[in-house]
Amino acid sequence: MSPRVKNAAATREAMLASAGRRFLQESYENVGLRDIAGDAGVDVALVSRYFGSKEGLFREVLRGSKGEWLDAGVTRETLPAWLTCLATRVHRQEDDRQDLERLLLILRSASSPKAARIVHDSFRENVLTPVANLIDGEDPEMRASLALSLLIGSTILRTIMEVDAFSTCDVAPVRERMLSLFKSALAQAPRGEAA
Amino acid sequence: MSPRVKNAAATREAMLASAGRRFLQESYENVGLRDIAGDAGVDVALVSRYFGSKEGLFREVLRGSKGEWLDAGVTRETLPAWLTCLATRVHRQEDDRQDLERLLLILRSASSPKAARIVHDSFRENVLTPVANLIDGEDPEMRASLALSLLIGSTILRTIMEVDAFSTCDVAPVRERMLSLFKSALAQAPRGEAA
DNA sequence: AGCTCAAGTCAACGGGCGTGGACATATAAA
DNA sequence: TTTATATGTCCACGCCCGTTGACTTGAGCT
Repeated sequence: MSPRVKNAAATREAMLASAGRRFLQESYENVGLRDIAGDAGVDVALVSRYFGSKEGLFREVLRGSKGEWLDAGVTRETLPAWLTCLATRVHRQEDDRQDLERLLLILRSASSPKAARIVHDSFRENVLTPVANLIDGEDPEMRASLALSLLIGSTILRTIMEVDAFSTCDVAPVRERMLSLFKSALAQAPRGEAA
Repeated sequence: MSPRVKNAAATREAMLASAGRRFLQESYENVGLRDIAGDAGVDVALVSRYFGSKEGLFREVLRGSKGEWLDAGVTRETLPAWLTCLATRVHRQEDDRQDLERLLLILRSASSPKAARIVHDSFRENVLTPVANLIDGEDPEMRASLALSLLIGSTILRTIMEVDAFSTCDVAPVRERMLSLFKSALAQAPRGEAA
């Protein structure tokens, strides 16, 4: 019945897009190739043809928005504010920015055996290392991990655990506390009181 | 072939135990009832018989170690140190204490649709609310969420993402920074400098 | 126009899953 | 010893999954 127009590149993009949307809302295991193909208006078999396997498709999705993290002119000084912005943003499926989507994509499938290696690598390469490279001083990876722990935790709490104790009260004080926490997490001195 | 001795209570406990072990290492979706039953040396069908369904079994596992969180004489004053201890403990599958196991159990299956509601409820009831009740002042749930974000994030980073930047350098400074972060996350004043 | 090959569809496979009903057996009562 | 019931096993069903190979059809070239 009415086979779609034949455009390999467009079809590939469509599948990549629908896959991204699906993987953003459910974990690797819980997304079926038939769902993805259905969203793209394409047959399932094309996944194997274009991406080799489900893992290949997932890997490609993660590589897709590569390098968009931290590239938007974030400096060592604006990093805490930027992290605070990410951690406290209200995200209704629509107005998400790429940065949050990327992180959520990674977190959603973090504990899926088949996707584990891909997720780990993508996290190190696209999230942890960029942040660690941005800050300087000693133990940059440790301080980056500290700050990212807070970001990851709050993201999980709000989106996955559906606990939004941050939205029930005023946003301003929450943002203030967050900012303070990120600053001291990233600071060099143990009890740093930056800015 | 050689049917096991008949002891309903013991069998139930055995299944509960092996289920707990499995769910601790893989997410809800990735653990099969046949694995659990196999570990317990029992047939799969007994899961349905004793727990009704896989969801029922999972729910029972989460209810199992109920109330062990925070009950070990943790007070408002010792809370930050306790959280620091949890967040920086080296956990080799063996020496895990119940508290960490419980949290990890929840986090592992956090993004499994079938287990979502169970996980959310268990988290609120057994983790968030106890902490919020322990601290006092205004917006206790918000401050508890802040601190738990850090704990959750660091736990995920270390166990699921397999990023242990905390272990590569000296433990002491990490613990010091953690303690400081937990304190100011739980403090009443935005820039609290407790103790 | 006719030809050709990429692009897309279709049907089926092998496998794992959770679940339920029919059957076997050890234990405890009579 | 016989009987009854809780306890455990076996088997198969139905479903969904990722993957594959054979087939069909569109687009582009000559």
